[in-house]
Amino acid sequence: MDKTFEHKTAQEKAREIWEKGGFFKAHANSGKEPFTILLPPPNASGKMHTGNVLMIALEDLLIRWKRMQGYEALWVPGTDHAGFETQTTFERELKKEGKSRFDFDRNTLYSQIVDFVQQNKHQIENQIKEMGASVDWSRYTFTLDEHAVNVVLDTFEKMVKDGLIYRSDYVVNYSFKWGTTFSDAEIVYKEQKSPLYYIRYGPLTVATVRPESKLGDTALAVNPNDDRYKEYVGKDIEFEDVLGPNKLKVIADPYVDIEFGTGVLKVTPAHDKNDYEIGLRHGLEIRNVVGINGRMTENAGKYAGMKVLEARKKVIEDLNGMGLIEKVDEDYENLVPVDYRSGDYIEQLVMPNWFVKVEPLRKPALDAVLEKKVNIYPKWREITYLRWMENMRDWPISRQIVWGIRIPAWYSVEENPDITVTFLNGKGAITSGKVGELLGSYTLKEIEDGLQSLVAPKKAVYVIGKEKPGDGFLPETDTFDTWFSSGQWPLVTLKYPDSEDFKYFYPTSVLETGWEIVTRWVSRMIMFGIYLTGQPPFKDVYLHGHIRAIDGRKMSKSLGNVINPDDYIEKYGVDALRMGLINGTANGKDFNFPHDKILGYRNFANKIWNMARFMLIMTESYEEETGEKVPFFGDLDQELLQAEDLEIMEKLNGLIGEVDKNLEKYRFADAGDAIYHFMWDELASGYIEKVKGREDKVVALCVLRHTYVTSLKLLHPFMPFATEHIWSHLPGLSNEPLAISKWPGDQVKPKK
RNA sequence: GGGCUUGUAGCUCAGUUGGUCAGAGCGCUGUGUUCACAUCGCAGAGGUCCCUGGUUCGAUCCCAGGCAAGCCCACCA
Repeated sequence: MDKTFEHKTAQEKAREIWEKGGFFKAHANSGKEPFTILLPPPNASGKMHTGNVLMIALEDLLIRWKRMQGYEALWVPGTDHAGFETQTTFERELKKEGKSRFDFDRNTLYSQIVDFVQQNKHQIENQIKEMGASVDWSRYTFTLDEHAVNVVLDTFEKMVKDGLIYRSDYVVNYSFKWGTTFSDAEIVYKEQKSPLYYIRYGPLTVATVRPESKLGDTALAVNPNDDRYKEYVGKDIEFEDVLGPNKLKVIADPYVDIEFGTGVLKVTPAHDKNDYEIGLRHGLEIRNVVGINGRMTENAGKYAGMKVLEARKKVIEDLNGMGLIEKVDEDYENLVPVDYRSGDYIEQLVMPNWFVKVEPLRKPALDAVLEKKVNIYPKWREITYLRWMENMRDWPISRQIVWGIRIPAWYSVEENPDITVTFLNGKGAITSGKVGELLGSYTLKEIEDGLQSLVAPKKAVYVIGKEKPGDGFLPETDTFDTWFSSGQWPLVTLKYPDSEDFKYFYPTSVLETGWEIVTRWVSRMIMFGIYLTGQPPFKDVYLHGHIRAIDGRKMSKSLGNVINPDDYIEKYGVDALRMGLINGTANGKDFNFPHDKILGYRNFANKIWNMARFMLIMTESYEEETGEKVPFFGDLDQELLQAEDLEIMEKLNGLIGEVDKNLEKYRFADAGDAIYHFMWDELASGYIEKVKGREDKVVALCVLRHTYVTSLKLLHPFMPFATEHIWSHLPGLSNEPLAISKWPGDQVKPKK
């Protein structure tokens, strides 16, 4: 053995041992008690970040521990198509070539992204391997694999039959630049100075930063407790407006802030989320004045066709001309929604979207946690889940992007002539309009072949099916929200409904993931799991903390403080990085990237390496001198043990119990720390020093080997490479690798 | 505005039912190269456990209030 530990060699050798043996392939018929973890799928075209490293370290720790305990341990790897993110990345690539997604029809664009992902997919897969993740690659799943897509489509079809799916108007965050909607999670608010206009509505005055949206007003609202306006509530007011005489009802709603502006709010349900809510409460008309092309609609009368900002300017001009602007507050600062990546302005628009009726799904998923069928660790995170589930609203599941699973709906052209289609015609020019009218100039096949997107009216008639129902149909072009498919990840990976895997491994044991997706992902998986199988998809949920940068701030490209795990792997090794991160995350709280700890565990790897060297050197020289073998602990006459031998044995037994107990409670750092201190302080600094002076060397060497090898096993799930590599140097133990050796603590009983 | 979390040695943090609980790693100071390891050993310095009250025989740990920090959700038109 070399004098110093080489992490690169260890990683190479250990991986070789594991890959050759195929030890991580699980069997659905072994008779062993199953223990299952599903890897939260990283973005297929992405790169490993520190969060992924922590996730893999923790899950590998759990799965290796359970495997050694005698469970049928299954860890399913996979990757996610990451709809919007991937499409955005791809479009950035297109832009470099001077192209955009509008240069292609939907199918062509889709297959190009398929190629793009295929080219980039290996990176993350290799990185997962490099991490030493003991996953079962034979069950590798990509969210767009055929069987995965089929599960999702079947679920959707069932939900349609069960009346859980409907189409409705919805205020979406729409980017004209990207031509798609954004989820709330993708929006940030930017502070900016916007002039606040005080506009007269007859006897009342309203303050707004968006005068053009007044064209879509369908009421005025005041707070029910506002004494100034009591007399108007419930009455119509008539006044001169930019489009001629106008009439609006005054309603009372507690949403209205008495203090803001004049205390009177103009309600524009089509272009503001809150106004939309008010509209629902009071049954107001939704008057759409901005179209998905970013221009004013016919409802805007003489402003129709203008871009939003143009229209705003013109409306202000006209209002001024009519003397309807009371004053302008130029110093007003407000928050405007922008795309969190590009910073582009987001418009709120009402569009027909697909929805999941959440109520029937929500309650059982809430109860599952309340009734402890699903346990969330750490406990204090549970409230996030409970509160979300208590207040969950219907879930819009359609996204206006190409990259994803297409909603399997088909529209008969004959029955729905009002469908708006956008397509590339035979000459490659973008053409848009109502399909009923376009069919005069184009064949349906032309439209279908060049189809980019389609907007069906809310009341459109549709057929659900994986295959096109026949001639005369156009496909829905919206895709599912990524969470709709990843929410079925446990069903998809285990091949629901009738595979051996599903029967054996469902429900899974523990879901390990970051806390930030409790609401988006965990909640959906529980809902789908119960809906389809009657059982939640996992028993425990462990939520790890976020890793912040070394400076204590969130990692972000703009701050330039992003940590690339590869640098640490290169310098200190995978084991040190894993152990450092595990030890940083004590109880699921966020933590700063623990640079010093990683260094410390690199040293630790070297320490245990040298302990092995010492042991081997001593044993060898003893055996050469005396010509007799040092016996294994089981063969040793226990009468020969000295006080210090009994003491170290007792401490070792204590350690085993402590490790199991802490891991059982997901207290990873406590377990790791205990092993670290036992090996370094008790074994290396304590016992080994005594061995050097022992008369009965054979007894001491025997005890040393036993305690060392046992603690090596305990350490293996934490630092798999170093321990496996050292193990391979220890003669006479067993021919099997450490990874599948027997755990020192309790073994699980076989499944009946 | 609603919620969660944190405030312990120079730094990053442990401290699991209130009584050797004042700790670890790194850093720092001094020191050591005889047969595992300088990615090491030995010795050492250091803290009003955020502040103020309360409960208790006793509180870093429980309660109330305050101060400070981070994050999540909602987003005053």
